[in-house]
Amino acid sequence: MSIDGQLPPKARLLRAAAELLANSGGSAVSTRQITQLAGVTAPTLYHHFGDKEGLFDAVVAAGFDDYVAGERDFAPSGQPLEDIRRMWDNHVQFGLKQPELYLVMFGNIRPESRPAIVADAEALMEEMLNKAAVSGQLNVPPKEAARSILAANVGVTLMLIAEKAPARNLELSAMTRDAMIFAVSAEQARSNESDDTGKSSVVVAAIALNAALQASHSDQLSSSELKLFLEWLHRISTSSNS
Amino acid sequence: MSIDGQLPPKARLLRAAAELLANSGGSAVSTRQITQLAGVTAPTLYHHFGDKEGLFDAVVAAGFDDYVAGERDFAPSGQPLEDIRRMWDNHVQFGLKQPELYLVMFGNIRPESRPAIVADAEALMEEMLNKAAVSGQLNVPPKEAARSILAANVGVTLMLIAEKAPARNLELSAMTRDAMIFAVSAEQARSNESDDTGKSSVVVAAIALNAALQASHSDQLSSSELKLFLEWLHRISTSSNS
DNA sequence: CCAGTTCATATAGCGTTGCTATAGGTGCTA
DNA sequence: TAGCACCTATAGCAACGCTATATGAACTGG
Repeated sequence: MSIDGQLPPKARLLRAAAELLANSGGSAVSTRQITQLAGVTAPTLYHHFGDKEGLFDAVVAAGFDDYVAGERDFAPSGQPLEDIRRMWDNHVQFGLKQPELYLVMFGNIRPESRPAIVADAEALMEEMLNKAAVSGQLNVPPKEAARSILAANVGVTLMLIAEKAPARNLELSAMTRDAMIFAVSAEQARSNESDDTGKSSVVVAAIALNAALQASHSDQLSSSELKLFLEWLHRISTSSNS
Repeated sequence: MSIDGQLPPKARLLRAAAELLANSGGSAVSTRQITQLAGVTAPTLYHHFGDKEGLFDAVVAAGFDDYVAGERDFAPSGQPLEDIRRMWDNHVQFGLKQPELYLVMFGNIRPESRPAIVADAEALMEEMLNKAAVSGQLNVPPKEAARSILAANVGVTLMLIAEKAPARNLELSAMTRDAMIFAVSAEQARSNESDDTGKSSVVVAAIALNAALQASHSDQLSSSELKLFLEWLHRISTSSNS
């Protein structure tokens, strides 16, 4: 059995690796399996991809395109926080639909080495959170919010993948998701406003202004002024609130 | 160099494996390295531990004792939710102090196979949450709460481990922790009365920030900084630019 | 139309991995 | 002292990631 379309060997290697990975059930996939299924010998693999990790990176890159497509393909609802919610669900669905690929993407953790894909996913979420920040719905700087939400999102997805399929309880995901979104949303700040000096609304406004200024370069301030202004904004918006 | 105490070979293997693992920096540790450092040959390892995974399980079991000790050793504060908070922090600290061991314990995820240690950690947290539930401080069944919190806890810890040590920001942990604990606590004073216009622009945000800053003086900026800051805010907020 | 160059694939094999079939030594009990 | 578990060592297998080297194919300049 081999993948003998008229595709070039490089594409056959990619396809073979993806297929074997998807059916590996979590156990390792050897280069010999891949090259045999692709109908190719070892040096071809290393010629095109450098090493095994390079090949898997390429598979992951293709998988990430699917991931991004899923994260973007729904129409923005006009309610950024609702979009974040769907982003979370889409992330979990992606992980459960292709667990092995997901594990290569997000489960292959090593100390002090951050996979590029995590940064990409984080940027994607930060981008979405920026919209929420601009409309004053965020309690926390988008960057920190994105990191925090993504960390919880990955944690939940990994936990679900580790469970046996019939026992996977998506309530775990929904509950954690809502907890995280509520925590970064400005709703919470409002509910706490009674016993507060009102500083939290300062923070929310500062975060919104910060996001908006960076999105559309204002010509009201010179570049040097803007730089200093943004630095102060950052100090305000990262100050503790609550 | 070898571990040549008068310890029996089994203990020497355990010690050698733990030491090599701790210094591996995330890369794989071979049985040959371990047996050589222990001053023993291969069959000895397999006689005592069955296979490599068995040896690592034994190392993990020892590490888990440390983990449990850390999770239990603080006196119960009488405020169960506060204890959960410290449990979370202790979990993160454990992960950051021994990243490689932590990765073997919690980062070695495979589809449909739940490591026993995760169940143990979950039981530990559920036990603590039970106390909160008894005193009516819980919004959610302890079991679900434990799963959810642990998932987020692991997610955050993995994310922090993946970062370069100097860049690790524990705010990420604190924020996620509080979000999760608040979400399962009964103290939620929900106010779903947010009817935001969602139309905030730079100008609107600047006006809001301006007003808020004057109402309650922020201590993030010096008075001279604040004066200039407010002047710039005025320039922005009086512009007709969106 | 051919020589030269570059790209792509194959043959064969190196060093390392986890693991084991087999045998030998050691100490206890009968 | 004989027998018997228990423990450890010698030697080596199959599979792994990877590569030095060689061969073929396709394009390019003269």
